[in-house]
Amino acid sequence: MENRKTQILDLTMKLIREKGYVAISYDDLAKQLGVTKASIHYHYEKKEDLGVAVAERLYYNLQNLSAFLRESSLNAEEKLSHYFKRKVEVSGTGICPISSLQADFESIPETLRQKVQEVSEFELSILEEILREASDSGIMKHEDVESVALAVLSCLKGAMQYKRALGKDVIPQVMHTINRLIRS
Amino acid sequence: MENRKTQILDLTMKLIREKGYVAISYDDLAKQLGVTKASIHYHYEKKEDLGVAVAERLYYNLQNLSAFLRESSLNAEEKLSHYFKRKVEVSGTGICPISSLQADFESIPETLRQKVQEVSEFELSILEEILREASDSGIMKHEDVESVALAVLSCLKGAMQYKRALGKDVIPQVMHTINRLIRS
DNA sequence: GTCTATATCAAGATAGAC
DNA sequence: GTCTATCTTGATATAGAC
Repeated sequence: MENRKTQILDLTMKLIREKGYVAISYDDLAKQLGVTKASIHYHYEKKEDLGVAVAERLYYNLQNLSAFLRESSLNAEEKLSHYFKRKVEVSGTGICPISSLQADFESIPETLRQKVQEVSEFELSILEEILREASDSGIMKHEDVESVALAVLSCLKGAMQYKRALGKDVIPQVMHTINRLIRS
Repeated sequence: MENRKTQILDLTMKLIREKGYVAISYDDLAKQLGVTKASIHYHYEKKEDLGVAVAERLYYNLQNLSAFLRESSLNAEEKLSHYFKRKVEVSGTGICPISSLQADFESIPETLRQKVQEVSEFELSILEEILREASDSGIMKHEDVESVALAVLSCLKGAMQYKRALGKDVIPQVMHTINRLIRS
């Protein structure tokens, strides 16, 4: 069943956002899906394979986002708000899946580390492209697009971790500050 | 030996910054310290106790920072740069210990979660106090001290995660952007 | 493709000798 | 306060039946 494989990946994505790669076990997955561990090993022989599949799915999702933005007729302002909306939605009740993997960076297999780096860079580059457009159209005053992209994404991801630890939805406040930053 | 207990805590602090709470094992600690697991269990019966001790140490360090700043004759500008310098130094080659625990939030024991929340709030409150002073002395234009503190710390912590995942020291860039944010 | 069963290993934890 | 030894549990992983 190709669907089961997708189901496993979906659940893993969710658990990455909630608990992190290291804390996930095949037993977790099996119980929550109502199958056996062996069945999951059939689809993803090693945990590392599952981790890599997660990273590849994240990359794929970013490709879709990138293509959507490029083909859209949205202006820079609208692209920015679409981008941020997506980032917040994707994390759901947990944290950003990419920063979850970043936080576990020293504890994940080397192949996965590579993928996490690539995904991190790609996500940044998409924001940089929007910011460049925003800069051209005068929405953004500052010229150092790379630094602003880095600061903005760091900020948003950090805020998601705070949201959970403080038990308080700090995202609106922080998004407001981010918007000020971009426009200053 | 009271010293051994401190040694264990020191090493755990380091490993929290590098690998995270979940990924740390008593075997890790024992091997790196050249003692047995049983010996570590003597000082910290359960892993949870060790985690709580880490959080309490973090809280204690923040109390020292807070007291130092309050008793110092530094101006707001100097306090800010002292505060940031400390945050960056403390993380060493890893990430911020507080955000490491935040990232593992769903996987840590309830008692530790409580402590992590308290430490997170305390760290924020120290920055808020400095920002209030900066606001009073006209260094900082914006009035929403709470939101700026949240955004700034989120940003700095997020950046440390990026630093490791990108294999690139993005801290100077991000600090520059943070400074712009505060002064805008 | 999923199951039962099992191997293997590491983890957290405890008992009791020194 | 540290050790050896052991327990228990949970984790990753594999073999082979259905």
